[in-house]
Amino acid sequence: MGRKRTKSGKIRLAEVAELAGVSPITASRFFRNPEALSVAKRTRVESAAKELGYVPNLAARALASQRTEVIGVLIPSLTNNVFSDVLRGIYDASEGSPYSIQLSNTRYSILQEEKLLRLFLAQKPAGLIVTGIDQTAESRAMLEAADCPIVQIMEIGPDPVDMMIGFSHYDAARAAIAHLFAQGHRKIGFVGARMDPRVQRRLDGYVAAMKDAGLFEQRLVVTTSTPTSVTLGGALFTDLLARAPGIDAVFCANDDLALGVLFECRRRDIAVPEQIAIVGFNDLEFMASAVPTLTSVRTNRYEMGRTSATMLIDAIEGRRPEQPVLDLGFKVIERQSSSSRRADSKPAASGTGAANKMVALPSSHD
Amino acid sequence: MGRKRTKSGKIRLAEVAELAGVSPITASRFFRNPEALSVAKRTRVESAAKELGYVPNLAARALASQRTEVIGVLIPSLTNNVFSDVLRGIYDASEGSPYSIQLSNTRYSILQEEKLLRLFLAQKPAGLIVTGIDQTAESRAMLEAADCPIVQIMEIGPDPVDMMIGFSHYDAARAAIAHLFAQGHRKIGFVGARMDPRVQRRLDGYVAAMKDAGLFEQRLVVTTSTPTSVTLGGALFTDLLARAPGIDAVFCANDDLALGVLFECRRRDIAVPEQIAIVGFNDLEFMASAVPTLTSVRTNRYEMGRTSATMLIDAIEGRRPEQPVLDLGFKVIERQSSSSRRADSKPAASGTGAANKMVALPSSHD
DNA sequence: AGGAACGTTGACAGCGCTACCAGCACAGAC
DNA sequence: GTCTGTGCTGGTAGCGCTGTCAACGTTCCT
Repeated sequence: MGRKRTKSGKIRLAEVAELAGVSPITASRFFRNPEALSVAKRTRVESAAKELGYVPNLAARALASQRTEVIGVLIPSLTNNVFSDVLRGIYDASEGSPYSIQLSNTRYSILQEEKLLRLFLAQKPAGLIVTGIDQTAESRAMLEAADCPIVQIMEIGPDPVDMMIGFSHYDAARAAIAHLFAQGHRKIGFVGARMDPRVQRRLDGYVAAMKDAGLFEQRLVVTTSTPTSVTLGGALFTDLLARAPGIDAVFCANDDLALGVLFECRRRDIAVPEQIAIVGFNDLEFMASAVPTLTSVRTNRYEMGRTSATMLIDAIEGRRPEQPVLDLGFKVIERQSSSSRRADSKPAASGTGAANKMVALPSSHD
Repeated sequence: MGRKRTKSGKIRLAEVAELAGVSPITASRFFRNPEALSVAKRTRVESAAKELGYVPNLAARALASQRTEVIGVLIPSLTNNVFSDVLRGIYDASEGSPYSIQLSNTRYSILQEEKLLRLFLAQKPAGLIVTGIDQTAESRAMLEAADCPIVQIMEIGPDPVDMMIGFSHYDAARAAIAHLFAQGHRKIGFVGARMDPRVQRRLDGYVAAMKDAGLFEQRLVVTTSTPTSVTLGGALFTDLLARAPGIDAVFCANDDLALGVLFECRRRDIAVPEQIAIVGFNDLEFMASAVPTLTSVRTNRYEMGRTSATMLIDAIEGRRPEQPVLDLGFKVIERQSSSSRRADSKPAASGTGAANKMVALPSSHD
């Protein structure tokens, strides 16, 4: 045996075919579409492959077939907890499929995104997952010309390139503010960092809600383009207090900021929620554990990642979804930090697609 | 022009060569080793490539050259903040290099790791980054037989497969306990979750330090194999209080647990640090922002990722490091939660390799 | 002047796999 | 009995690139 192994000592398809007593092409078919073989040959090839420990050479396959089994994923950040949940969903969904994930970080730059897109597309990926709906015109054109399925994640918009899965950050922010209104709060500040397009839309939702109630004032809004952090939450809140001393609530564009605000309140002996209510965004795990527990807008990040990869793989394999745009909704999780009744964890408003699409976050975070 | 483009409309190397008036092999060399060409041909090929917008076909290259430009990365978790920092470092270091990162999640299972390793190795990666030093015998054998550079990250041990970069979790835990001793604490509890090998070694360090001082008691240790979380920190601390009511300090195996303990203290009106001191591990960003600020053991996660990828790429390209094992050290960051003097943020003990190797964490977390 | 040494270039032959098409056997329709 | 269709199988011919080695021209030495 092994008389004509490749130099690297690897077993090739030809060896498997020889052992199984079939032609190489038949063996090849076994790995791509076993049903096309007669049962007899199928079992022969199967056992031959197992006996030799055959592993297909993906480079050769890609070259010959003119396509790859790579799913490209473009996300703006690796640090942000939000994306690590999404990623976990994507990786989980890709497991057991032949597709492998190729991840790249756009660092919140749509120019960087365009560059990476060009790179990805040149390698003919099987599918693509991109973040958000704010691509450059050039990127947009490339995406539309790409001959592979594409999913846009994190938010939904009117004009999907192909498929889209997310929720309305605008509506979610409005729901958070509506919740605060319902609790009797009127002077509600906004604290935001990074100000990427999705945070911007949360701000837009906040502004609209406040304007509708005739309560909007520019000085209630404090933002920065700096990356978010807990410490930054405290600093922005300090700014906000200086600009608008009379506020009775703060809506934070994410949970890290909210935790920073909570700590800053503690430092200043401001009672939460009696003097100032706090609402965060994303509902990270620690929000339910803080003292007081912190209200937040729950978003289905893991589910978003998982579903996007599942939809993408289905589309790659020809099973197009009946609905290309999926709204995963959100849910305002009311906790002590914004409850005038000091009740713990009672659900309030839910987002559009939410009511029945709402799924539990996975209990095991590994 | 374009009279013999490939069906897919892609530009091939041959077209570039033709336009430049050189042979394909010369054009090929331009992309791999430009110095080998005369300046005249170099510029000719360069402008031809640019004019045609040529992008090399990686599958063909991989097939012909019998190697890939893929760096495999095996980490146990995508959720854990610790790994997202490491990953960011790895991705940052790989940027601008021809190597692309192929990430896989072992889910803290060494059997899963073995399976993934087999998969990776079959594709002949350019290099490999694996987490920790606790591989199965089979994995170990595969790693040793692999003909590519390998870096083990997160910790250091006596017997590297190839290169190794990390720090001693055992020493770091001992340093944390020494710090608590110095502050006058004696009855120090240990709270740990997940209990992966690195957490286990932190526990070992704690036990050794306590035994050396004649203070060890089994009931001071509360652990679980459950994945870590802030909420879990509170729950484990509650257990600890029930088992050992008289404790005056808690060493937490990570910062999430420490935050949970802090919140639980708040809930129970236990004064920190007056009644109970708290020390965490990793020094995540929020530790400096909590009230009171939380002492932690700083570890150089981003640096670890970045350096490991840099070392790996250097090794791939034939530049072997003079020292294959790199101890990145640690540093106990003393803050209010463990300071009898209630001082803020004064450095205490540093780990072995730390003193001069210590580098600042990147200020911009994006 | 001859030749060695060097730097540069190109021809050839695959890398391992799959697309394409042809061929064969057999079943059912007429 | 012929024809068409279906299911399975195999041969041929690349996919686009690079390893190897030989050949070329030039320079520098003896």
